[in-house]
Amino acid sequence: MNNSEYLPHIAYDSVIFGFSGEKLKILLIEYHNTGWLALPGGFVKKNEPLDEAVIRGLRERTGLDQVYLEQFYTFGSLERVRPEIMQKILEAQDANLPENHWLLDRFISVGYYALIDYEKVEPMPDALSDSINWYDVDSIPDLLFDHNFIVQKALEHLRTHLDQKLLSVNLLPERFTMKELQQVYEAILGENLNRANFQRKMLSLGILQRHEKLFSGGSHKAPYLYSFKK
Amino acid sequence: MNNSEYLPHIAYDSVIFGFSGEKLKILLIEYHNTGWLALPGGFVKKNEPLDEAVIRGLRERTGLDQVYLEQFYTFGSLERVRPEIMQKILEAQDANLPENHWLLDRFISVGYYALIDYEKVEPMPDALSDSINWYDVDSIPDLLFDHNFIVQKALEHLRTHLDQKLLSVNLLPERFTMKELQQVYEAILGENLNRANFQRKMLSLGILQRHEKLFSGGSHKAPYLYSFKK
DNA sequence: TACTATTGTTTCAAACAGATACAATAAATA
DNA sequence: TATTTATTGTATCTGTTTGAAACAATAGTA
Repeated sequence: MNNSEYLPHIAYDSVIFGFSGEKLKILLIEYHNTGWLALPGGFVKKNEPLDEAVIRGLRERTGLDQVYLEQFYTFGSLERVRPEIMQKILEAQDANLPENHWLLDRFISVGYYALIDYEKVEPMPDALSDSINWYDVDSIPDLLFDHNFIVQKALEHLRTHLDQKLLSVNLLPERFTMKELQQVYEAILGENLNRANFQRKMLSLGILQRHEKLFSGGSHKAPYLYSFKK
Repeated sequence: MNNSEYLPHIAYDSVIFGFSGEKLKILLIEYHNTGWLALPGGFVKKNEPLDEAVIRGLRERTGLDQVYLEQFYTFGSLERVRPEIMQKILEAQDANLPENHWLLDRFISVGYYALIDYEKVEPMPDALSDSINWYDVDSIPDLLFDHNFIVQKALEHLRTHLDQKLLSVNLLPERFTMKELQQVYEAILGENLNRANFQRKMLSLGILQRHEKLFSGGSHKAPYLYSFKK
């Protein structure tokens, strides 16, 4: 990580959503030797499109390439500037990182969220962080800087755009049952939905392709599998 | 305008909407001696919140202080980097500006839109521009850089958030008729609305305060004046 | 007093949404 | 094989919202 390689004062933070089958989760990193949690983020190379930088960071952390990405807000307040915290993070690093005082500068950060298939991912920590793990969105711990606020903004955006954009596509495998689809909606919205009405609404949208039934072995009627029409 | 005073590589562009009583309009500036049109924009001081910078720019250009401002997207592609155009703009300037090659750098720009009362404003050009004028949103000429795209994105955002946020407040005088309110909606949405249904919907929201009638002299029933409840 | 243009309200039907009930069915069990 | 259970798919009933049109009120003009 070299000062001259990146645009100064500009960063991005990614809220990476995944669906465990039951709960909506996000990825958080933990900085070396501090126990401090934060959103995975990164910087933009001088000759790199902003979107590209975020995709690159996502690929490095998740190995995924084709993910749904949405920019939702840019954070530029002065309260988010906390050089003393960044200083401590750098101090807690091993010595193998160059002394980057440019990290102590003020940064304006562009917020993105990604929706990925939880199952397909083996999250990987980066040079600055010990670990990267999934956390339930309904019990996010205290995060560094303004990252709790950023998560909240991402969730709001996701919720209000849930219907318009068929975002659930990206959180489920290719084929899924109506129940699984409903669980995605419930996890994102944070509320329970009426099963019959949900099914009626989804079918009336005309976006679902019905496939064969899924026999799970349970002693009850087998659900159909669906996919999103291409 | 001094290099060291501002954050490098970071700019903002403002789409300033006004309502003429009939049409939705935006403010565009024309650069000295070029005839080139662009959105009014600016830069962020090193110790200034991003929002504050935009408010400052708006105050300088419109004299208005309390305006509705909304951040809608951040533009960070490489296509928007056009140093040769910026070079020509600077060349067309009078010599009283210092040679700012920092303006030729790549900029990531945060898009904001403002909603202001068209009547209350006497737009003022800045140091770089000859003039600043209103243009109908449904016939925006070719603009510099990616500014046509930025306007389009602003309009989309405005349209999709029109209902949720009572944005029309900011485009009308304190008191207005139901017809004027409907005209704001129609100008923003770009479509005609049914009068009776519009009135029913607005009244049912419970956000309007009804005042005295407005006698305009026309030979017909006089409309009530309304204001938004505080 | 009739006429005109515009505004406020009502009405009717169609579409939609919430809640519940009913029907179908895959497997376990008696 | 018949019965039971859990779950899924669909239908029904109700109340609400929405679109289109009609009706009623009224400020000025002829």
